[in-house]
Amino acid sequence: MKNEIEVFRDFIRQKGLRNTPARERIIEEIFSRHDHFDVDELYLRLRGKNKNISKASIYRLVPLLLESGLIQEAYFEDGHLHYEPIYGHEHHCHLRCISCGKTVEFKEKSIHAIEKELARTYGYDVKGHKLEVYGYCDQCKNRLP
Amino acid sequence: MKNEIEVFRDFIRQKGLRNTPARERIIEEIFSRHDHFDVDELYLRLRGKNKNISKASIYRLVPLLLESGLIQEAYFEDGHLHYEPIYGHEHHCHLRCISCGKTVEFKEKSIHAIEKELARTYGYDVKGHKLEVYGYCDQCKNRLP
DNA sequence: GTATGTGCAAATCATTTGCATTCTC
DNA sequence: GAGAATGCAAATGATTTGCACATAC
Repeated sequence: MKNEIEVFRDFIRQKGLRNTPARERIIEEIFSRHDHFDVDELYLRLRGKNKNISKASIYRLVPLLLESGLIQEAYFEDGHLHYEPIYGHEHHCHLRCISCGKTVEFKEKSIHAIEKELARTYGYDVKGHKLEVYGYCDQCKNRLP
Repeated sequence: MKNEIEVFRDFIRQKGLRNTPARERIIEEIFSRHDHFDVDELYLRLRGKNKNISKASIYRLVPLLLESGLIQEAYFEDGHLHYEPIYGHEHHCHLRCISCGKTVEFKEKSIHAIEKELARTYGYDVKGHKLEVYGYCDQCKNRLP
Protein backbone atom coordinates (compact mmCIF):
# COMPACT_ATOMS: atom_id res chain seq x y z
CA MET A 1 0.00 0.00 0.00
CA LYS A 2 1.28 3.44 -0.90
CA ASN A 3 2.08 5.81 1.88
CA GLU A 4 0.47 9.24 2.18
CA ILE A 5 3.32 11.05 0.45
CA GLU A 6 3.14 8.76 -2.53
CA VAL A 7 -0.60 9.14 -2.73
CA PHE A 8 -0.17 12.89 -2.70
CA ARG A 9 2.50 12.80 -5.41
CA ASP A 10 0.23 10.80 -7.68
CA PHE A 11 -2.66 13.10 -6.98
CA ILE A 12 -0.74 16.30 -7.58
CA ARG A 13 0.86 15.01 -10.76
CA GLN A 14 -2.46 13.91 -12.13
CA LYS A 15 -3.78 17.42 -11.51
CA GLY A 16 -0.82 18.93 -13.35
CA LEU A 17 0.34 20.75 -10.23
CA ARG A 18 3.70 20.60 -8.44
CA ASN A 19 4.94 18.85 -5.40
CA THR A 20 7.27 20.68 -3.03
CA PRO A 21 9.28 19.96 0.11
CA ALA A 22 7.00 22.26 2.10
CA ARG A 23 3.98 20.18 1.16
CA GLU A 24 5.68 16.94 2.05
CA ARG A 25 6.74 18.28 5.42
CA ILE A 26 3.19 19.31 6.20
CA ILE A 27 1.83 15.93 5.19
CA GLU A 28 4.47 14.12 7.21
CA GLU A 29 3.57 16.13 10.27
CA ILE A 30 -0.15 15.42 9.86
CA PHE A 31 0.44 11.71 9.50
CA SER A 32 3.02 11.52 12.29
CA ARG A 33 0.03 11.35 14.62
CA HIS A 34 -3.42 9.88 14.56
CA ASP A 35 -4.90 12.98 16.13
CA HIS A 36 -7.25 15.56 14.83
CA PHE A 37 -5.61 18.84 14.04
CA ASP A 38 -6.33 22.41 13.06
CA VAL A 39 -4.31 24.82 10.97
CA ASP A 40 -2.89 26.86 13.78
CA GLU A 41 -1.90 23.85 15.82
CA LEU A 42 -0.24 22.24 12.81
CA TYR A 43 1.61 25.47 12.13
CA LEU A 44 2.95 25.51 15.68
CA ARG A 45 3.93 21.84 15.55
CA LEU A 46 5.95 22.48 12.39
CA ARG A 47 7.45 25.63 13.80
CA GLY A 48 8.46 23.73 16.94
CA LYS A 49 10.48 21.41 14.75
CA ASN A 50 12.18 24.31 13.01
CA LYS A 51 10.36 23.61 9.81
CA ASN A 52 9.84 26.96 8.24
CA ILE A 53 6.34 26.71 6.88
CA SER A 54 3.98 29.64 6.61
CA LYS A 55 0.36 29.38 7.61
CA ALA A 56 -0.59 30.47 4.12
CA SER A 57 1.01 27.36 2.71
CA ILE A 58 -0.98 25.19 5.07
CA TYR A 59 -4.18 26.98 4.17
CA ARG A 60 -3.37 26.52 0.51
CA LEU A 61 -2.64 22.85 0.93
CA VAL A 62 -5.72 21.83 2.91
CA PRO A 63 -8.17 21.90 -0.02
CA LEU A 64 -5.82 19.65 -1.98
CA LEU A 65 -5.56 17.21 0.90
CA LEU A 66 -9.32 17.12 1.19
CA GLU A 67 -9.74 16.59 -2.52
CA SER A 68 -7.14 13.84 -2.59
CA GLY A 69 -8.94 12.04 0.21
CA LEU A 70 -5.96 12.09 2.58
CA ILE A 71 -7.80 14.10 5.22
CA GLN A 72 -11.37 14.96 6.10
CA GLU A 73 -13.09 17.73 8.00
CA ALA A 74 -13.81 16.43 11.48
CA TYR A 75 -15.79 19.18 13.20
CA PHE A 76 -16.07 22.91 13.67
CA GLU A 77 -15.13 24.13 17.11
CA ASP A 78 -13.56 27.16 18.79
CA GLY A 79 -14.18 29.23 15.70
CA HIS A 80 -12.39 27.04 13.22
CA LEU A 81 -12.45 23.71 11.46
CA HIS A 82 -10.65 20.66 12.75
CA TYR A 83 -9.46 17.96 10.39
CA GLU A 84 -8.37 14.37 10.68
CA PRO A 85 -6.12 12.15 8.59
CA ILE A 86 -8.17 9.39 7.01
CA TYR A 87 -5.89 7.71 4.51
CA GLY A 88 -4.67 4.47 6.01
CA HIS A 89 -6.81 4.93 9.07
CA GLU A 90 -9.74 2.71 9.80
CA HIS A 91 -12.91 4.71 9.48
CA HIS A 92 -14.51 5.86 12.70
CA CYS A 93 -17.32 8.06 13.91
CA HIS A 94 -17.49 10.54 16.77
CA LEU A 95 -19.47 10.68 19.96
CA ARG A 96 -19.11 14.19 21.36
CA CYS A 97 -20.12 15.89 24.56
CA ILE A 98 -22.09 19.08 23.90
CA SER A 99 -20.96 20.50 27.18
CA CYS A 100 -17.25 19.77 27.55
CA GLY A 101 -16.34 18.74 24.01
CA LYS A 102 -14.94 15.36 25.02
CA THR A 103 -14.93 13.04 22.02
CA VAL A 104 -15.00 9.27 21.82
CA GLU A 105 -14.26 7.51 18.57
CA PHE A 106 -16.26 4.44 17.66
CA LYS A 107 -16.51 2.12 14.69
CA GLU A 108 -19.76 1.54 12.94
CA LYS A 109 -19.83 -0.69 9.91
CA SER A 110 -23.55 -0.48 9.21
CA ILE A 111 -23.26 2.91 7.53
CA HIS A 112 -21.64 1.22 4.58
CA ALA A 113 -24.95 -0.37 3.61
CA ILE A 114 -26.63 3.03 3.86
CA GLU A 115 -24.02 4.49 1.52
CA LYS A 116 -24.66 1.83 -1.06
CA GLU A 117 -28.38 2.32 -0.87
CA LEU A 118 -28.00 6.10 -1.29
CA ALA A 119 -25.64 5.67 -4.22
CA ARG A 120 -28.25 3.56 -5.93
CA THR A 121 -31.23 5.78 -5.08
CA TYR A 122 -29.71 9.16 -5.92
CA GLY A 123 -27.03 8.25 -8.44
CA TYR A 124 -24.23 9.63 -6.31
CA ASP A 125 -20.68 8.34 -6.44
CA VAL A 126 -20.39 8.10 -2.66
CA LYS A 127 -16.94 8.70 -1.22
CA GLY A 128 -17.53 8.54 2.51
CA HIS A 129 -19.49 9.80 5.47
CA LYS A 130 -19.26 11.56 8.76
CA LEU A 131 -21.44 10.51 11.65
CA GLU A 132 -21.43 12.56 14.79
CA VAL A 133 -23.55 11.50 17.72
CA TYR A 134 -23.80 14.16 20.41
CA GLY A 135 -25.11 14.47 23.93
CA TYR A 136 -23.83 14.88 27.46
CA CYS A 137 -20.97 12.73 28.65
CA ASP A 138 -21.10 10.77 31.86
CA GLN A 139 -19.59 13.54 33.96
CA CYS A 140 -21.48 16.43 32.38
CA LYS A 141 -24.88 14.80 32.54
CA ASN A 142 -24.52 14.32 36.29
CA ARG A 143 -23.49 17.92 36.79
CA LEU A 144 -26.79 19.18 35.36
CA PRO A 145 -29.99 19.69 37.41
CA MET B 1 -47.01 19.80 21.72
CA LYS B 2 -45.42 23.11 22.63
CA ASN B 3 -44.35 25.41 19.85
CA GLU B 4 -40.81 26.63 19.50
CA ILE B 5 -41.43 29.92 21.31
CA GLU B 6 -42.88 28.13 24.30
CA VAL B 7 -39.98 25.71 24.36
CA PHE B 8 -37.58 28.63 24.33
CA ARG B 9 -39.45 30.42 27.13
CA ASP B 10 -39.23 27.34 29.32
CA PHE B 11 -35.59 26.90 28.51
CA ILE B 12 -34.61 30.50 29.17
CA ARG B 13 -36.56 30.68 32.42
CA GLN B 14 -35.00 27.50 33.67
CA LYS B 15 -31.57 29.02 32.99
CA GLY B 16 -32.52 32.16 34.92
CA LEU B 17 -32.11 34.30 31.82
CA ARG B 18 -34.58 36.63 30.13
CA ASN B 19 -36.78 36.36 27.16
CA THR B 20 -37.19 39.36 24.86
CA PRO B 21 -39.20 40.37 21.80
CA ALA B 22 -36.02 40.39 19.72
CA ARG B 23 -35.35 36.77 20.56
CA GLU B 24 -38.88 35.73 19.76
CA ARG B 25 -38.77 37.51 16.42
CA ILE B 26 -35.57 35.68 15.50
CA ILE B 27 -37.02 32.33 16.50
CA GLU B 28 -40.22 33.03 14.58
CA GLU B 29 -38.22 33.83 11.48
CA ILE B 30 -36.13 30.68 11.75
CA PHE B 31 -39.20 28.50 12.15
CA SER B 32 -41.19 30.27 9.46
CA ARG B 33 -39.31 28.06 7.01
CA HIS B 34 -37.95 24.57 7.00
CA ASP B 35 -34.74 25.67 5.35
CA HIS B 36 -31.21 25.77 6.55
CA PHE B 37 -29.98 29.24 7.38
CA ASP B 38 -26.91 31.18 8.31
CA VAL B 39 -26.53 34.27 10.45
CA ASP B 40 -26.13 36.77 7.67
CA GLU B 41 -29.05 35.41 5.69
CA LEU B 42 -31.27 35.42 8.77
CA TYR B 43 -30.23 38.98 9.48
CA LEU B 44 -31.24 40.04 5.98
CA ARG B 45 -34.54 38.17 6.18
CA LEU B 46 -35.42 40.01 9.39
CA ARG B 47 -34.25 43.31 8.01
CA GLY B 48 -36.40 42.76 4.93
CA LYS B 49 -39.42 42.52 7.20
CA ASN B 50 -38.48 45.72 8.98
CA LYS B 51 -37.61 43.89 12.12
CA ASN B 52 -34.80 45.84 13.64
CA ILE B 53 -32.50 43.13 14.88
CA SER B 54 -28.76 43.48 15.04
CA LYS B 55 -26.46 40.73 13.93
CA ALA B 56 -24.90 40.75 17.37
CA SER B 57 -28.22 39.69 18.86
CA ILE B 58 -28.44 36.80 16.46
CA TYR B 59 -24.89 35.72 17.22
CA ARG B 60 -25.68 35.92 20.91
CA LEU B 61 -28.85 33.90 20.55
CA VAL B 62 -27.48 31.02 18.48
CA PRO B 63 -25.64 29.24 21.31
CA LEU B 64 -28.82 29.32 23.37
CA LEU B 65 -30.85 27.87 20.53
CA LEU B 66 -28.31 25.11 20.11
CA GLU B 67 -28.29 24.35 23.80
CA SER B 68 -32.07 24.31 23.97
CA GLY B 69 -32.18 21.83 21.12
CA LEU B 70 -34.29 24.04 18.85
CA ILE B 71 -31.64 24.18 16.14
CA GLN B 72 -28.56 22.23 15.14
CA GLU B 73 -25.43 22.97 13.18
CA ALA B 74 -25.95 21.62 9.67
CA TYR B 75 -22.64 22.14 7.92
CA PHE B 76 -19.75 24.55 7.44
CA GLU B 77 -19.59 26.12 4.02
CA ASP B 78 -18.54 29.39 2.38
CA GLY B 79 -16.59 30.35 5.44
CA HIS B 80 -19.38 30.09 7.96
CA LEU B 81 -21.69 27.68 9.71
CA HIS B 82 -25.15 26.86 8.48
CA TYR B 83 -27.85 25.78 10.88
CA GLU B 84 -31.18 24.07 10.66
CA PRO B 85 -34.28 24.09 12.83
CA ILE B 86 -34.80 20.67 14.36
CA TYR B 87 -37.52 21.09 16.95
CA GLY B 88 -40.76 19.74 15.50
CA HIS B 89 -39.01 18.59 12.35
CA GLU B 90 -38.62 14.98 11.50
CA HIS B 91 -34.97 14.07 11.74
CA HIS B 92 -33.07 13.76 8.49
CA CYS B 93 -29.53 13.27 7.26
CA HIS B 94 -27.64 14.87 4.40
CA LEU B 95 -26.18 13.55 1.20
CA ARG B 96 -23.90 16.25 -0.19
CA CYS B 97 -21.99 16.68 -3.40
CA ILE B 98 -18.32 17.46 -2.76
CA SER B 99 -18.09 19.27 -6.03
CA CYS B 100 -21.19 21.45 -6.41
CA GLY B 101 -22.55 21.39 -2.86
CA LYS B 102 -25.96 20.05 -3.85
CA THR B 103 -27.63 18.45 -0.85
CA VAL B 104 -30.30 15.79 -0.64
CA GLU B 105 -32.08 15.09 2.61
CA PHE B 106 -32.90 11.53 3.52
CA LYS B 107 -34.40 9.74 6.48
CA GLU B 108 -32.56 6.98 8.23
CA LYS B 109 -34.11 5.37 11.25
CA SER B 110 -31.38 2.85 11.96
CA ILE B 111 -29.15 5.41 13.65
CA HIS B 112 -31.48 5.40 16.59
CA ALA B 113 -30.34 1.92 17.56
CA ILE B 114 -26.72 3.05 17.30
CA GLU B 115 -27.47 5.96 19.64
CA LYS B 116 -28.95 3.64 22.23
CA GLU B 117 -26.00 1.32 22.05
CA LEU B 118 -23.56 4.21 22.46
CA ALA B 119 -25.50 5.61 25.38
CA ARG B 120 -25.21 2.28 27.10
CA THR B 121 -21.57 1.67 26.26
CA TYR B 122 -20.18 5.10 27.10
CA GLY B 123 -22.69 6.42 29.62
CA TYR B 124 -23.64 9.40 27.46
CA ASP B 125 -27.02 11.05 27.59
CA VAL B 126 -27.39 11.09 23.81
CA LYS B 127 -29.35 14.00 22.38
CA GLY B 128 -29.05 13.44 18.64
CA HIS B 129 -26.78 12.91 15.70
CA LYS B 130 -25.67 14.29 12.39
CA LEU B 131 -24.93 11.99 9.51
CA GLU B 132 -23.46 13.42 6.36
CA VAL B 133 -22.75 11.17 3.42
CA TYR B 134 -20.65 12.81 0.74
CA GLY B 135 -19.54 12.08 -2.79
CA TYR B 136 -20.14 13.29 -6.31
CA CYS B 137 -23.67 13.88 -7.50
CA ASP B 138 -25.02 12.42 -10.70
CA GLN B 139 -24.06 15.43 -12.80
CA CYS B 140 -20.67 16.08 -11.25
CA LYS B 141 -19.48 12.48 -11.40
CA ASN B 142 -20.09 12.42 -15.12
CA ARG B 143 -18.20 15.64 -15.62
CA LEU B 144 -14.98 14.16 -14.20
CA PRO B 145 -12.34 12.25 -16.24
C1' DG C 1 -33.80 47.93 41.33
C1' DT C 2 -30.68 44.92 39.34
C1' DA C 3 -28.86 42.34 36.13
C1' DT C 4 -29.53 41.05 31.42
C1' DG C 5 -30.27 42.14 26.63
C1' DT C 6 -29.85 45.42 22.72
C1' DG C 7 -27.77 48.05 18.91
C1' DC C 8 -23.83 50.03 17.36
C1' DA C 9 -19.08 50.44 16.37
C1' DA C 10 -14.65 48.89 17.24
C1' DA C 11 -11.77 44.90 18.02
C1' DT C 12 -10.41 40.21 17.21
C1' DC C 13 -9.51 36.00 14.95
C1' DA C 14 -9.46 32.85 11.02
C1' DT C 15 -8.73 32.76 6.34
C1' DT C 16 -7.58 34.69 1.78
C1' DT C 17 -5.00 37.41 -1.32
C1' DG C 18 -1.28 40.38 -3.72
C1' DC C 19 3.28 40.43 -4.62
C1' DA C 20 8.19 39.75 -5.17
C1' DT C 21 11.05 35.80 -5.06
C1' DT C 22 12.14 30.89 -5.39
C1' DC C 23 11.51 26.48 -7.08
C1' DT C 24 9.46 22.39 -10.07
C1' DC C 25 9.03 20.29 -13.95
C1' DG D 1 11.79 29.11 -19.16
C1' DA D 2 7.09 29.14 -17.82
C1' DG D 3 4.01 28.46 -14.51
C1' DA D 4 3.39 27.22 -9.61
C1' DA D 5 4.42 27.58 -4.87
C1' DT D 6 6.33 30.16 -0.96
C1' DG D 7 6.66 33.59 2.75
C1' DC D 8 5.29 37.74 4.21
C1' DA D 9 2.21 41.37 5.04
C1' DA D 10 -1.94 43.49 4.05
C1' DA D 11 -6.87 42.74 3.15
C1' DT D 12 -11.13 40.47 3.99
C1' DG D 13 -14.97 38.44 6.34
C1' DA D 14 -17.07 36.22 10.20
C1' DT D 15 -17.69 36.59 14.94
C1' DT D 16 -16.99 38.76 19.48
C1' DT D 17 -16.80 42.45 22.60
C1' DG D 18 -17.16 47.12 25.07
C1' DC D 19 -20.26 50.38 26.06
C1' DA D 20 -24.28 53.36 26.90
C1' DC D 21 -28.99 52.79 26.98
C1' DA D 22 -33.32 50.06 27.31
C1' DT D 23 -36.05 46.55 29.42
C1' DA D 24 -37.46 41.97 31.71
C1' DC D 25 -38.29 40.05 35.91
